[in-house]
Amino acid sequence: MLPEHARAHNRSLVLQALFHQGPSSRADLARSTGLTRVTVSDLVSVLISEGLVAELGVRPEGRVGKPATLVGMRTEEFQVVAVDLADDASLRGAVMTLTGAVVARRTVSLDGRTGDAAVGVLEDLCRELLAAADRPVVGVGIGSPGVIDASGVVVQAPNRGWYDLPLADLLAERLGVPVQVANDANTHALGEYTYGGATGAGLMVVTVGQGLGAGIVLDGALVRGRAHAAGEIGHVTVVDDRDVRAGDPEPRPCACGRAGCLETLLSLPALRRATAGRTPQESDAVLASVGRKLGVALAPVVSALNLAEVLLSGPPELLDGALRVEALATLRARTLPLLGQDLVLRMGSLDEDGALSGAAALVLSGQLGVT
Amino acid sequence: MLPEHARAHNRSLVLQALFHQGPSSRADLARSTGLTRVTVSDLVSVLISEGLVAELGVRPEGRVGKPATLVGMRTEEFQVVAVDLADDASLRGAVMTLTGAVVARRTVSLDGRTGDAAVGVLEDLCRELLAAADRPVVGVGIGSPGVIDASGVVVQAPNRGWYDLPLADLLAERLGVPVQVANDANTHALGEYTYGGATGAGLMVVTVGQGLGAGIVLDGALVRGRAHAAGEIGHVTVVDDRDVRAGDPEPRPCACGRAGCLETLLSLPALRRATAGRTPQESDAVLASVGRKLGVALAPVVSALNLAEVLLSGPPELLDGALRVEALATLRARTLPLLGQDLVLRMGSLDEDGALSGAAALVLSGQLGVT
DNA sequence: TCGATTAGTAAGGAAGGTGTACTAACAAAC
DNA sequence: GTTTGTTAGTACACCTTCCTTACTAATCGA
Repeated sequence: MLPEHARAHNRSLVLQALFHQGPSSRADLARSTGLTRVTVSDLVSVLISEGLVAELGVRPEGRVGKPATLVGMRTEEFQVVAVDLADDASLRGAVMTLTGAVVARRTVSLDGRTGDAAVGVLEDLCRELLAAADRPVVGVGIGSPGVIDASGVVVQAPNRGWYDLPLADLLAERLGVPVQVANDANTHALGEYTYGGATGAGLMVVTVGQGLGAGIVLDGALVRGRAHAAGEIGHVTVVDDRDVRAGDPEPRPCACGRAGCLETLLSLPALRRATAGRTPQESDAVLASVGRKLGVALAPVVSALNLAEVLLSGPPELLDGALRVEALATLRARTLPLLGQDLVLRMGSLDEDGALSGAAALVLSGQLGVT
Repeated sequence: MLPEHARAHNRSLVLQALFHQGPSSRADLARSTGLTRVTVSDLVSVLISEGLVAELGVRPEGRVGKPATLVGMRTEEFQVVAVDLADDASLRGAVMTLTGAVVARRTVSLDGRTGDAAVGVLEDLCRELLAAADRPVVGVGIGSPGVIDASGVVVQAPNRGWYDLPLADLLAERLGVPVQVANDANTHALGEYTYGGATGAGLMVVTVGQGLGAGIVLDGALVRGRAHAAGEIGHVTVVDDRDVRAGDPEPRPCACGRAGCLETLLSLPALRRATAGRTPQESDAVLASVGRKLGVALAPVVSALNLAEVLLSGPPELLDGALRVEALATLRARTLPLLGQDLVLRMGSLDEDGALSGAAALVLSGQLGVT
């Protein structure tokens, strides 16, 4: 650990405080970071010279003493490019401000391209978005399905035909801009933490889309796992022979080659198939049974990690009803009351752009140290 | 972050390298820590002046260049006091060297005392052990059941009658020695990581004793959880009405007030009761069924965290047979092959003194930054 | 014997943060 | 109106920490 690392850390501390608390005086920042006013002044002057921070004038409230000069992060004067690769058919991208507001959108079709051709499509989309930005771009953030390591190498993403592809380095070189890549469900969790106001003390975000994924944030940091595959809960078995004997329908075969995986019940295709043509009552019963399976599967995770919040991300009409209620009831019933009673199970705060916000959060985290 | 924090970090880096790699030259340390030889020399000279490190003479092997002077951590010249409070009837303590070798033991009976009286018994035991040490004592480490926060406050330990008790600070003041306190299952995990050679990239240690506990180490650090209750997997429900319909015996009532908790099947009393008077074949069948329940409960945790190792701690005659085999088979069958195939499920490397080693590891971690 | 290589140290410098002391600006009390 | 107390921000000297560079020491191999 070098002095410059400490410096970078303190710089992030200041930026983080400004990002989450909004405009503050240097003295406020000194109090909330634990640094001295002198050090904060120095850091702020550097940040101002870089354009990341600006003085906003004197604080209006009349308190005793010299009135404070507010400084704020210029979140609207910089932009990030965010790309969501979750969909198999098309790439969705956006230019966003640092607060996550969408400035411009682009969507391109993959037309079945994979491997290098898919990288080419992605690169073109990024170029188009970089050109669409009307402010300096801090970096490019990409949320992709698959297993991705901490340095942005796609270890495997079968649907894109990518294996051991150093996507972040490759795009950074071609685009001339910093690029961050991470698993889409993981970035989603980071997004809920950074933009959605979720706790960093024990957060799990369950993303229901074409498949089922999850991301976990503990102590403010993403959990990556031994093989960078943390969060892959879609293929936990939740229906087996014993469940059938107890009255469950036969387990459905799964794309992974097994049967009875959670993803065969809890994914958009599965939920739509299960509720299609049903009355609301019938649908609720089906959704409740899925919620129960989710609760059973999550109970050990909530217990082992003593999670504070579990968020669901996906269409509210499917998730935010009987499914969520039953999942929470099941979780409460199957965990130690101390653990379950204060647990929050709610819908994510980010809308359908959650994946993009997550990718943007990835850039904030990687380039500015702000989470 | 102050320069002195960076300094402390680098100091721990050097100690950690010496602890795990054994005697090394200053140049070796520079290479493995990433610091320069100059800085390492400086840090080593401080450590030598404190007596923690000593020069051991010239490295025997003849390589080109000036022969290296080996320096090593004086692990036998310092001791720690470790106490295990897992047992309801008595307190077990030991004086250990920094490598975890037991120098002296003491056990005292609680005789049913709780609350302040139990603290008194613990304090007396610590004094006795401190007196029994024949080398400078680095600190006192205590593994206790219950919920304990990061600063050593026992939030609740019902069996001892402790609630919001700042045990670490209290004993540190009375004994005049640094004191570290943590949950017994968590310290156990730390012990397996520090002394048992387990990975720090995703480790869970399941401790089977009077009850059932677990500790999780991710990225080299203990997971604490929102309410400091991480690892409390004993009261996850694993037998419910549906399981009964599928052929399971009726769920047993649990001390927590519910029924069908994992702890009602997987704990020493439960396992002894279930195997008492059975033939080996019958016992194995029972143990296998418990192993299956454990595997079902752990599958979501292994998947969500992408764990590398799960260790079992407890009597091998009960755990290291059908139970372990069936648990591993169940885990493999119920998780994504990518996650399950490389998963290791084995017995912990530490023997019956595992809890004490864990408490010692707590001191090493807290006082010297070595894990 | 001489060059190459490695270990370790000394000296100077750069970076980063603090402590102290100062000015500026305001509110409340007298 | 003046004084007193409080808060904000900055200037400057100092301390800590690490690095770079340059040096000595010790060994091997040609």
